[in-house]
Amino acid sequence: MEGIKPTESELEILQVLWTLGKASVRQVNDELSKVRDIGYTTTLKLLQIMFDKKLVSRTEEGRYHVYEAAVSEQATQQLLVDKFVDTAFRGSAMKLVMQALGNHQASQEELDAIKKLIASMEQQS
Amino acid sequence: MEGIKPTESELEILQVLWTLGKASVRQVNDELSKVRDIGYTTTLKLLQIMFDKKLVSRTEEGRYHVYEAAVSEQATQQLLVDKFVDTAFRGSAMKLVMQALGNHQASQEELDAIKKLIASMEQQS
DNA sequence: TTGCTATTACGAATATTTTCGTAGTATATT
DNA sequence: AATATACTACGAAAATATTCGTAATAGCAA
Repeated sequence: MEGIKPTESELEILQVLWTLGKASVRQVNDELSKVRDIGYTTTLKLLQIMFDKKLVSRTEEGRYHVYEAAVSEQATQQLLVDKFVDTAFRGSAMKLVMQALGNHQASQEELDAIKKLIASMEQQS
Repeated sequence: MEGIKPTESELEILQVLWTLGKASVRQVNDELSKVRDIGYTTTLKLLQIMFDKKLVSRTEEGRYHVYEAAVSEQATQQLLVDKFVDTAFRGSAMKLVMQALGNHQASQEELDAIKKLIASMEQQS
C-alpha cells in the first residue's frame, strides 16, 4: 500500500498540502516562498514528479490542476519515524523518545497526553 | 561548535565508529559489509570525506590510518532530531514522541524511565 | 630481488535530488 | 486581432551524494 519515502523537498510540499487540503501550484508555491526562495516551475516540477510517484493526486479544474496529498500525514510520519529510528538510533525508538522529550519544551497538556498513552501501554502487558 | 549534518552513508559509518571506538578502514568496511554491499574504496573515500568535514579524526598508526568519530553520538542525534522534528513534524517534538511511542514495543523499564523523565519535567514548571 | 598484498590518494563515473529555462497553449485584456 | 498573462510539459543544467577504478607506495613472502 505504502512504502515510498518522500525526499526533503517533497515533504515540504506534503506539509503544505496537508495544511491546505487542495491547492493549485500557485498556492503551493506561494506557501513555499514564504519560507525559502523557490521558482514557480520548480514547484510545478516537484508536483509533477510527486504525481508520478503517486504521492499526490490531482484533478483538472477548468484549465488548471488542483493537487491534493495522496498519502496521509500519519502514515508518512510513521514511515519516516521508522526509518529515522533505524538510521539514527539503531532501532531504539525509546532512545529517540527520550532524546526528543528531554530537549524540547512540553506543555502540561502534552505531558498528560503522553502519560495517558504510557498508562494504556502498561495495561496491555 | 557543531552543526553539520551527516548524510545517510556518513551516519552509517559514525554508527560503526561509535560502537568500535577506533577502527581502521578495513574494520569499518567489514562492519558495513555485514549489512550491505560496499566496496573497500567506497568506505575509504567516505572516511576521507568525513575527515575533511571533521566528522572523524584519524591518526597514522604505522603505515595506515586509524579513524575515530569526532562528533558524539548524543550531539549528533540531537542535531538530527531537531532537523527531523522540523521537517517531518513541523516543529512539534511532542507529536514525534507520541508517534514513536505509540508504534513501538517498550519494556516496563523503558516506560518507567520515561515516566521519571516526565515527572522531572513537571517539577520545573 | 621479484612479485604479491594491503594500503592511501584521487579523479571520475553514476545516481539522486533540486532547480530552472524554454516552448506550447489557452485565456484575458486592450 | 494582437498582445499580455497564466498556466503545463519537459528536457536538461546544477548540486549533492555515492560508488568505484586506477595509480602510487610500502611491507612482506618467496
